[in-house]
Amino acid sequence: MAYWLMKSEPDVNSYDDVVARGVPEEWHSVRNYTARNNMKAMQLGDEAFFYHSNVGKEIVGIIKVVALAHPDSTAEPNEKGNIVWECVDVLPVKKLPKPVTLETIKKTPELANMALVKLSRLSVGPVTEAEWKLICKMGGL
DNA sequence: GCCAACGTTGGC
DNA sequence: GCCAACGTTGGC
Repeated sequence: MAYWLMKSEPDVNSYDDVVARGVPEEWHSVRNYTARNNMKAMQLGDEAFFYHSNVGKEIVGIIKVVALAHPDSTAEPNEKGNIVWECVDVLPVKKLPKPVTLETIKKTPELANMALVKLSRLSVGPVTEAEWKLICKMGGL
């Protein structure tokens, strides 16, 4: 069981949008190899924080992996006819009663080294168990 | 295989 | 809107 953090721009796809649809959805359109590799490493039942980038800049909820990495339906095949971009499918688990902002994370010594902070451009990154538990607690769970 | 130029992400 | 950080591309 591993923990992750996945970013989405709320203008495009917010946590509430995902909850409202209520069905598993592809985490598509990731076009970065590191982020893709992280998704390929995900196992069924792994959980991830849902982070709102640009607008909000906070962790707002938890989602879980319900389908292993598979070809991204929005990706075009390359010149060899291969689709190199993959994604997992996710479902919402629960909303954080109190969103945890990036500002708070940066101010919390135990969280200041998170991939979210250190690799700010990475849209799908790992979260350690200690980080996970602390953020859940800070989020009111 | 190196590296400069360019593009993109995302915080500020 | 700017810029830092990083990824990608392409010339050599």
